[in-house]
Amino acid sequence: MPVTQADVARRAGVSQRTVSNVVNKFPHVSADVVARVTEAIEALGYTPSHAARSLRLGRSGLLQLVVPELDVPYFAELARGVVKCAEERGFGVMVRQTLGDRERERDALEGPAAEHAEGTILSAVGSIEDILATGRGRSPVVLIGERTGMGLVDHIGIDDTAAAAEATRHLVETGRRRVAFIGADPADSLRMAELRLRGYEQALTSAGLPFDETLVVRTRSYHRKDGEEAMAALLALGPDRRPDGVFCATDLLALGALRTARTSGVAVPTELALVGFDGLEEGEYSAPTLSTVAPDKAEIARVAVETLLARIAARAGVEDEPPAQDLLIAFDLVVRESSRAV
Amino acid sequence: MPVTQADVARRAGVSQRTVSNVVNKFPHVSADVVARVTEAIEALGYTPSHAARSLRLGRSGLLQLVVPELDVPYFAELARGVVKCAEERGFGVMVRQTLGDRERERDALEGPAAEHAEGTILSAVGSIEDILATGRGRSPVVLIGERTGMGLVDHIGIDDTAAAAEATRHLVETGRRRVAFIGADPADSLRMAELRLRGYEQALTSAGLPFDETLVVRTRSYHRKDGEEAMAALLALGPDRRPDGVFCATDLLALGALRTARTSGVAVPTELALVGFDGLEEGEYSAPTLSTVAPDKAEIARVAVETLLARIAARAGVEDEPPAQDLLIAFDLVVRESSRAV
DNA sequence: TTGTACGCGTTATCAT
DNA sequence: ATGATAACGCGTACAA
Repeated sequence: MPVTQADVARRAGVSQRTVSNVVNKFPHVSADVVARVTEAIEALGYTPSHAARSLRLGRSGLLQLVVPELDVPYFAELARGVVKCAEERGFGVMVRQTLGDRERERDALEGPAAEHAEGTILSAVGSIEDILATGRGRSPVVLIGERTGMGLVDHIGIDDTAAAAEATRHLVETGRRRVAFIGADPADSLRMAELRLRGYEQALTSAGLPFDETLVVRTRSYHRKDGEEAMAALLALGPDRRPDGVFCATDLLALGALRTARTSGVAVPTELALVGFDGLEEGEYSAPTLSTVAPDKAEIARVAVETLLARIAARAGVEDEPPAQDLLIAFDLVVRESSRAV
Repeated sequence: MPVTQADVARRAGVSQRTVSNVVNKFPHVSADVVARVTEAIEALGYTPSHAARSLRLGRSGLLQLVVPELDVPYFAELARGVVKCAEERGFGVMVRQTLGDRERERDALEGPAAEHAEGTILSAVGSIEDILATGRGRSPVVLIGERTGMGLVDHIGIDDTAAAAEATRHLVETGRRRVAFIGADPADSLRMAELRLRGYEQALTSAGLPFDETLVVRTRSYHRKDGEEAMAALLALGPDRRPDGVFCATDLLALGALRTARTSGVAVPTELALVGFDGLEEGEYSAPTLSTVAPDKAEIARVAVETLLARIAARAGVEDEPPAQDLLIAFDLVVRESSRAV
């Protein structure tokens, strides 16, 4: 059923080797042979077999992108950038979704897919030290996000702690004195926003403000609903113990918090200032618009793809591999209505 | 470098055939042989070669998902569902992004990737009659969204016209008399929201209201910014010619329109009612919350994957293929604050 | 129950 | 410049 190079060769009256040469644009082929072969390809509707080519070449032309949830805007933007950048370089992208499940993360790195793809870009939620440790000889992995590569694998991210500190400092500088944090996570579970929590604490301390545990709300996840509930918990502290500013570890959390503020009749930013993290477009359209720490997501994606491709190339060559890198990408504190000075 | 079945066989003291049997869980293998082979696999770190297997089997285990933009929430949700469902059935998903470019759509369907994947789920923006027409013998395609398959390929979607009519009727029933439409598109370009515009028009006519061309704003695309600009254009019509209700072809357009209303001091829903389309979670959190036509997106994704898999199976078998189907999925009109009766 | 041998469609080496 | 031929790693018909 499928038409092969041999079929094309027969019709064009040449050998299969010549067809391969034409397909791969080998330089030394006479013009009329090219024409005959091209005609035969058209006529027969020949398409190269990706499987055969990968088997022969040992390269699949595929990268793997592993994220928790594709429909979380931050990951969606990341995916956009990765797919775009990979396509420009002639690579396809297999997307996998872990739904926050460590087992799925493991499978993505150790299962057959990891071998099928030439490399993996992973936005991990769980701790992965063990996985990476066993990963010797596997196809290369580039980490994106908060989890660092610990010298084992390349990592692309921003300085989460510095960014969180800057956001918190901004809240303090606009006159807030009781600044809360939403987004840390229950003790022994995923330590998602650990670095951001640390930055928050540092900024507070630098400003001579107390670090108040009651103002740190741990959430199971980073969705709008979690922010909504966390904010409700903060408001339940009562008028005098309530925060007058909140730094949220993600924009989605902040948008949820914003909703609770609205439904509770708490005015933003006059009674309560809010800053998120991620730089989502949604925050430009919320009411009030949302202040946020905006990482250069397109750049993160671009650098991740390039780093992965570089490592693939290095591994293909005989040269010994360069050591794993931690690359920091720029971010911006974007001040909007939700944290204007009062 | 890569370890093959032959390597494993040598170490386990069996033939390659036996290794293959163990890997594929062939029923009739003695227990101790299984143990020896398994041990050898572990020790050597053997991983099956996906390339060799696809070549041999003629199946890659990959589906292709083609969408305009991964970070548009509607497509992100679709991608989530497709990837989830495909994974459950043992298929990987290659994601491609057309960025609205017809050339890229064509390439996704006719390029090598189309052959690599066993089938394609396509959310097309351009007209694709020509592409589908030439697609005889290619791997199967399932269409998602507004563009129908015209009997050539399977199509999964909702009844866009009925849904748009229901949304418009709802606006009329809450007392709006000048109902506008945002989202049609410039004449000869993509006819993105054609069906939804038709439903809008039908509902107006049924209600005995005039179809006023000045209340139809055509947008280049379906993003927040387009909605923002379109709404500004509507408000510029002046106090007496302005609409008192707007049906937007997507939620993103509606959220943009909402922003313009807010910055222009137009009260929603009292002065202006708004209904979107897509059922995005973002609309549950906007201020005011957004009424919307919500298709069952998870179901669309699920049915799309199943339909594609069924067609792949049918094509593999000798049976002649069943005719292409148009499958309609349920939708819901979700009324929220933006269109409450005044 | 297991071993032998062949072919899937390509690319690449060796000749010519 | 092009033709014959050998791998690439795996699944399976056939044989034992």
